[in-house]
Amino acid sequence: MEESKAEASGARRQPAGRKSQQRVKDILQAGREVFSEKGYERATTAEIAQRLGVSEATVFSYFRGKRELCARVIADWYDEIIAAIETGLPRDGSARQQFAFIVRTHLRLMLVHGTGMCSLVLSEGRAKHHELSAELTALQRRYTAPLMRVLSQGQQAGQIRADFPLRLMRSMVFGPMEHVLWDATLAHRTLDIDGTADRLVDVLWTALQPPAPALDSLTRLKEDVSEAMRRYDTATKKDTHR
Amino acid sequence: MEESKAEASGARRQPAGRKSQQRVKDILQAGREVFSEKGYERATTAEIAQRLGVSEATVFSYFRGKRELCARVIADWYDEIIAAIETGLPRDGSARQQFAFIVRTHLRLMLVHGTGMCSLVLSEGRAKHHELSAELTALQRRYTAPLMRVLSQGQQAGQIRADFPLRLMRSMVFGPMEHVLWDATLAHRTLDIDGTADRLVDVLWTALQPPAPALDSLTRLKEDVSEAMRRYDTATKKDTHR
Amino acid sequence: MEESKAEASGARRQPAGRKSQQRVKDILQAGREVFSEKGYERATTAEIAQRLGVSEATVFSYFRGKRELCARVIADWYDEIIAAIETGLPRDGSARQQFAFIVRTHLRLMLVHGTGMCSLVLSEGRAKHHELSAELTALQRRYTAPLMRVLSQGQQAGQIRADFPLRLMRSMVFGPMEHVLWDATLAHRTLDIDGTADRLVDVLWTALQPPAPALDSLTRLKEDVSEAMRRYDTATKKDTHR
Amino acid sequence: MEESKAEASGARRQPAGRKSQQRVKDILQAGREVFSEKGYERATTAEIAQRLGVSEATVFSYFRGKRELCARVIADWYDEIIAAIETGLPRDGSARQQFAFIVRTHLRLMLVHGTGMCSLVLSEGRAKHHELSAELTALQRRYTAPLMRVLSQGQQAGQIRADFPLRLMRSMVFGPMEHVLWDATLAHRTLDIDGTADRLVDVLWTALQPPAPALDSLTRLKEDVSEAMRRYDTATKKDTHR
DNA sequence: GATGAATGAGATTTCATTCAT
DNA sequence: AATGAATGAAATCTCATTCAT
Repeated sequence: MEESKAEASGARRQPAGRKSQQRVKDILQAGREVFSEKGYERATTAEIAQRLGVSEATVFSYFRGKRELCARVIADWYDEIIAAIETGLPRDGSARQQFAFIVRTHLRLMLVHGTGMCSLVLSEGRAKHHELSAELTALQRRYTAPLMRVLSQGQQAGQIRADFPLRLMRSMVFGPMEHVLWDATLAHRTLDIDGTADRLVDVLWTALQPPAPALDSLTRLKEDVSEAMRRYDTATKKDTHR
Repeated sequence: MEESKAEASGARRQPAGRKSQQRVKDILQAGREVFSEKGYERATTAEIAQRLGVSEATVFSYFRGKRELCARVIADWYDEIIAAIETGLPRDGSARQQFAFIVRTHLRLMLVHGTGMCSLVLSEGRAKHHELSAELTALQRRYTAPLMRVLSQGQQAGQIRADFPLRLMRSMVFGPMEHVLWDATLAHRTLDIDGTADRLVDVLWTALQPPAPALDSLTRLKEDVSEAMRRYDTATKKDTHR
Repeated sequence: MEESKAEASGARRQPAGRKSQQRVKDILQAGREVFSEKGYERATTAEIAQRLGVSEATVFSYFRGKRELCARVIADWYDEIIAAIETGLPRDGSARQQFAFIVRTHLRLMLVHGTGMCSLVLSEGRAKHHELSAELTALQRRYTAPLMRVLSQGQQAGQIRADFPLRLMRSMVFGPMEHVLWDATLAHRTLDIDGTADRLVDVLWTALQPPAPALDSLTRLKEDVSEAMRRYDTATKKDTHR
Repeated sequence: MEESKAEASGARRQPAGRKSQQRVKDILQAGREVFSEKGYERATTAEIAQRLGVSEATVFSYFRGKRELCARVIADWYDEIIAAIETGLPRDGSARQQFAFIVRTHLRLMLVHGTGMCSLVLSEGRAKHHELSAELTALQRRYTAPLMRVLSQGQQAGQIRADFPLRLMRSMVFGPMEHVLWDATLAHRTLDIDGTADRLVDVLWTALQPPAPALDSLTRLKEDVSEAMRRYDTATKKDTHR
């Protein structure tokens, strides 16, 4: 995945060698730092070069320009998150487990890279950078795809309310996460990621569920099930005693 | 309110006359437009002046610089929203009504001014503007105060779950709103404000309510069982197909 | 004429004032010098500014960029030559006189401004500068129009051979002039403009004439005419003696 | 001939091997293409190397720098034309035949290599390249030598007018050729080389011949008289119209 | 002998800001 | 009070050229 992108990039000189690939990585790393700290406009190629201890010209011989470097930085960040989600997603787990995994992973990865990347994506995504916006849109689709899938399947299984646009649900999920990160960054406070993730999952899952059915039919169900269990236990004990 | 800020601001020359006050307003208006359209960095003093049909120098005789002008623009925007909320809040209404009012008003005002102002605040708020950040923090506190009050009172009245940090609840409310706006802007689609507000209020209010304990755990039980059944069915089917 | 162009130019700030117009002229003058000495590529905005004793930024506030400045320089040069030709052309003179005027004037003006402008026009005209080439083509048409007119009329009057493409004739006229200038410049020798012009006109006019009619019919003509003259003289003398 | 130049050039490393000589040729070929397409300044060493599929560094190990490479490219071009002229010149033919050969051959060779080389020579020849200008001047002398010889011999044989500086005659010959090429290039039209050459030879040869004195003055006389008549007619007509 | 990699030295261009009038 | 004019400082980007491998 990394390699294919490296070739796709419009570096002035094709970075074939091993050393070259390392340079590309280094520059991307420095770029990610600077862009996410300063935002696209305030970031300067000079600073990116300086952090690496190379000349600006070096940066420009690996990337066509600031714009393209930033595009690659963003794309890589997306790729990482997408890969992490797609790799780790417990496909055999319950819908709730999958949902929880997505939320937790997002929150973690976003925090690892700071809110900088997040805001970078949002800010730069908004402007009309012709070359960029096409790619970004595609990435954003892949990026939210796992959540959308889980939500959609949940709807079909009746676990998630169907009287609600998916698009709005997505905002209900990503919105709070981003806001929580902003909040933490602005207030210079460290975030209890897992605790926050758990709470968010808890409350969001509840919110997304279909309106509760009547209490008594549930109670009846519970009683039926627990009676079934008890009978099963009884039977089992007998077996055990044998 | 306007006056107090005028004094606080570092206008170079005394904004005594009536005409002067109008100039200040005009510049702030033009500034708001340009800053929210372009963002802080991409906005230029030249364009702000040009939209007003005055010279750049004029802008600089009313404001110490671009930075300060932007600060005032942001502050005014906050003031307006805060005023709108505080004025219109149905203090005698139910907690849910107050909550609904806050959400709806926010969504409306944010959309009226475009997401530009919103993103401007977020982006510029993040950077370390020594002079600015103090003011901004204060504004943000006043800005979210009404919501915080409603939530807090709701908790005391038992209408809102108490096992949840207020700060997180705030993110649960503001986060989706901002995300919805971003989404609409990015996708170039017009937003059904009131419909969206209603749905958000509906689902958020439900989510923030204290769980009816019995109901909650029952629901959870039912869900677990039915998911178990489904998995069993799936497994069985696979076997059947063999 | 100068004024209309000044308005048409894309200066960043509209140069309304008198001082501004002078600056525009100054910059154009400096630009003409530098561009014609160094050619487009080797000329730098820094040098243009430096010769005027202003900062580079000043140049850029009167012209959108190097490209545009150069376009204006070229356009002005063309305008001057065109104006000089059109103003001074002896429209009531013989075809040969008009031809001579055009050649002499061109040679003079080209030399006054050095071959730099000439080569600038040729070199830069060749490349595909979208914005420029349209204008340049139009200018070049106006520039060669007087000569073409004279040649065309000469053909109709039978003074200039008609079995020869006009386009090629134009090359026959302008080609040697440019070459002579190159030659002089390269050899660092001062040119005897008027002598050269006379000689060129002489030989070119001969070359462009229709192939000579038979010698004897001309001789017969001469004899007829001279006899007519003689008769006239005789008659006149009689009158004089009265 | 090739070898003598190879030694004269400042190749960094000894171009001893056969392979090396091929490299030099390849680079010169690529250089000629790029320089003539783009001109000296806009040509880049990167592109020259790229067209050959070698690294820039390779180019620099065969030539001291861009400047020197360009000098060699120009020198080679001159050499080719000079050789073609000197080889093919019909020394036993008439003066007119020799003249025609020179014109035709020049036109052909110039067109073969595009006007690029031609303009390259002119543009770059003008600037003050200390190292280059000496060589170039010598080349230019050899380049025009055949024509000069023919003209000079023609003068002595009475076939070409002697009342005319040779230098100017040279401009009369080369000037139109270059102009015709420019014209064709600028107008993106393909040139009928042989037709144009024939016409040029025709008209130029006539022009360069010594005036048949009687014929010449007679022609002039006739012309003057007929023009006088025409003017009279015109004047009369005006009167008539009143 | 060839080259991958790096870079110094510019060039163009932008823009907030100042100041005399 | 308003502004025309000027500019310092910086940012992006280009390219010929060098050198270790």
